[in-house]
Amino acid sequence: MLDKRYNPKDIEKKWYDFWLEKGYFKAEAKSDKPSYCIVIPPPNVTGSLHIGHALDITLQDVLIRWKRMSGYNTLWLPGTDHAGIATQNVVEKALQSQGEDRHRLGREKFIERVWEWKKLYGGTIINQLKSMGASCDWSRERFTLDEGLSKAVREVFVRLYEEGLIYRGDYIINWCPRCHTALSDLEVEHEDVKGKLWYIKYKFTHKAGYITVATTRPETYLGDTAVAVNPEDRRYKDIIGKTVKLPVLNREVPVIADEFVDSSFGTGAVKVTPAHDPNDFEIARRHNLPFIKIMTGDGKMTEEAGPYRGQDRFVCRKNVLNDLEDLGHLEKVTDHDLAIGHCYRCKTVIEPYLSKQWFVKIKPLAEEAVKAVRDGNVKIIPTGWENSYFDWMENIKDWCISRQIWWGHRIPVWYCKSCDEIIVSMETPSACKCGSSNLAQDEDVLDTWFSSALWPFSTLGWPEDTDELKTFYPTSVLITGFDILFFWVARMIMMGLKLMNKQPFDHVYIHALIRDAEGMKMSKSKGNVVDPLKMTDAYGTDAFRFTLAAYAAQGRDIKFNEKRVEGYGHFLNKIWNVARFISMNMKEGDRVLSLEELRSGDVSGRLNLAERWILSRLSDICSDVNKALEEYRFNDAAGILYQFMWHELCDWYVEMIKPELYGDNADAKMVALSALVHVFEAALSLLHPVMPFITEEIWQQLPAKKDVESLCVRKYPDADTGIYDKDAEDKMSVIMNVVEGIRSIRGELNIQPSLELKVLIKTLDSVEDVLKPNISYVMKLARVQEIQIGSDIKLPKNSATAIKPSMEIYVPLAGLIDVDVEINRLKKDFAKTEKDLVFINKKLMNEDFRSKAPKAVIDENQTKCNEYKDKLQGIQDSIDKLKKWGKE
RNA sequence: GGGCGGAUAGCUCAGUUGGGAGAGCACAGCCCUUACAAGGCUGGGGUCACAGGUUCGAGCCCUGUUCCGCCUACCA
Repeated sequence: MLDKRYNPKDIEKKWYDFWLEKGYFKAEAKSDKPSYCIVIPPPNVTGSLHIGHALDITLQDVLIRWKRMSGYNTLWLPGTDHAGIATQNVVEKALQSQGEDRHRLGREKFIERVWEWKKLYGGTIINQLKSMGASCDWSRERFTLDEGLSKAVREVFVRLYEEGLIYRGDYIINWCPRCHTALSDLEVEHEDVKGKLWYIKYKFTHKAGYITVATTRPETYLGDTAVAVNPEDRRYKDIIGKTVKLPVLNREVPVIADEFVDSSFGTGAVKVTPAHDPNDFEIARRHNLPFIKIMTGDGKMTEEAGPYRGQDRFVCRKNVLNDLEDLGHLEKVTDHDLAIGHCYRCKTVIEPYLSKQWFVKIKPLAEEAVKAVRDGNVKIIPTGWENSYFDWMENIKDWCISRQIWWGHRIPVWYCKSCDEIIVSMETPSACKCGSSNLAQDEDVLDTWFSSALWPFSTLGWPEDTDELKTFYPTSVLITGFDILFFWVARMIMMGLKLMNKQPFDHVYIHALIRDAEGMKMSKSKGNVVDPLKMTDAYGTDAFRFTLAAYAAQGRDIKFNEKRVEGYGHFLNKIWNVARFISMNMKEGDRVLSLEELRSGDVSGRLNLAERWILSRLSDICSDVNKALEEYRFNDAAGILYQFMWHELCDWYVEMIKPELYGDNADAKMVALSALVHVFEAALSLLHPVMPFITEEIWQQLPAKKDVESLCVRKYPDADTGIYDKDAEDKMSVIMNVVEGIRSIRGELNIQPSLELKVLIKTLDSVEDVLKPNISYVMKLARVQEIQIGSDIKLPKNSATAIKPSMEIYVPLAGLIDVDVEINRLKKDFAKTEKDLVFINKKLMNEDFRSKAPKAVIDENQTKCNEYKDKLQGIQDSIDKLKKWGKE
């Protein structure tokens, strides 16, 4: 017997260990079964589970468990990402608190320290995934710095280099002065700020007067090597080719003409700082201007900055402005909105910085990746994201992949110190072709996302030709948030196509971002983060998972509200209790008929309407749930199951069969119980992918015979699990109408629930034929003591009336209620129905409607119209009679 | 600057090809009916942001407006 209450804590670990022990999560490298594979978006190895992971994990686990139960050879491949900058930052901070410093430690020692850190904390997030119930194949867990994956990285680098798709050069890149590394364009977060535009006067050298330039970064004027104007700009025609003098430094720079300059902005004259601005860099290349670096990698001013050398860039700005002001070189200052780039890891203001870096020539890769989506080889769901994808891909710029940090895949390039030869190689070379062995490896490591881009095939063993690759590549679907669509998804598609000649996955399901209940982005600094572990602690993992699935409607952010988890906790309790109910009414060893027996000739005739109906409904929802999952409508799947389990199975079916269960007709009891067990087991199976723990616990405890060892590997129900039976559903809706009609009278007229009523139903013979054999349901569910049915029933004196399609239900209430109350109730219903009738009549009278609308729609409206008319007539009769009796 | 999404019951949201709007929670009334008060039954509650248009018919399609949110971008 189950405990009175469901206690998640006790059972979750038990079952997870059981599943692991049985090896259910293990994929077969070769199999006759169709394969289904998801690679996990690898969380940062130093991270801990946040609610976004929880959603991601839940959806993936739902799909994997569903497919596993549906007979697929499923592989959910887990792992973690070394997260170069983030991890290095974390370890550096830890070192700092111990009074250490990575530079003092040296590269090798430092990396050892990071590995130690990884050993200590790398398991945290993996254990948290397990606590969420994730059915990953842990025997295949990968880490981006594993030997195999590192080999893949080198292989890709060498291949792309040899094809000319990877190159090295001096360009302006995004530099984080805090992390001391280059970043790709994507790793810069732009924030809109209200800034200033400073107007600086540069004096002419050939005559009196000056030209004014406008800038948002006045300190960079120290590195100016020109002033540019648009060649068409009449104002400046005469001074093109002349020179101006930079204030303080007194350096002379030329005025040049370049199309890039927009005459309508600012003064139409632009200061050109080639080493500190990407546009200026391009201008400088066109005009052969010198590049003057005025800043170091720390964001401090260099020798070139003259009197400002050694100053921090922001201090320098202040000083420069003061000096310009004092010298009369500051013409004016205006407000100006601009977007300032920040490092996505440490939020430091990014500096455009000239340096030698490695790049991936990305256009050729992007073109193929665009094609794959356009041709439908990769399907992005919801499709709305395709636009963003195309937009980004079509305007893509070369990808800076070198990082000046230590934690990551070291770039497989060696420089010969004797002859300047560059050696790019899989293996560490021992000597240059010039004979020298004086080689030095490139100091930099690769962008973390370079290795993540290979994840779908590097984890399956590439570049080796493995069975896993043959079986599982391309993978089935990738589940992730839109925030890494470009960072990761797009790059995986490019790399997959390039190196595997096939897309890495058939589908990409992009899920929403989770916000707090007010719609604000969750962040540690705002203090509004919801800790998933607190949710699972308070309500159980299953309630939390169900909530996330129920929230996961496509194309909308999730405003997470804990109340909803609480609500679904109630749902678990409901399921728990119906399980208890079954246990109470069933003994171990009681005979339970299988579906085959239930539908076989000698039993099916003994099925009551209740059984036929619930089996039919099961059939309906089985196909609905499978379809919803097929289309990634997780919220619909959850909603359908919630509705079915609670409101159809518990509220109706269980209540309908209580007389059989409590009665002494053993055969009837067996039939009812068999259907109940069958439907309940099917419902548990359907729910299992969403709430694996409670369903397993309940199912294991059911006194019914088990067909398999675990729900985990039980066949996922399909439409065949039930018996579709339209006749039963139609008949049941008649019964429900009667019951609801009577309950409605009880409820609205405040009749004691304990009072057993007498009821009369005036109806057609055909409906009578439905009601008569099933009248016991009505009597039980509506608490009716005596019932009369017929086409010639008359409204008894002082009765309440409920009108339903083809039925008038009378409940004599002499002495129980105030006649006026009932009249008012009827009048309300009358008014409502009348409104409906007027509307529908107007429609039906419309010639255009009659001639242009489809026949089915017209018929439907006509039927409704007749129903309304009948109903009004019935209500009016009742009102008239009540009034008449009132006067007597 | 460009692009995308959202606005539906008090709250959070569903609403598949256009055929008079649904759920959960919250609220109100009645019930401790032997699975469940974390429950049962009943009920109230909506000009589907605004203005036009297409259509016999619009929450849904088209145009415009307002207000939110997001992505993206080298106007110094």
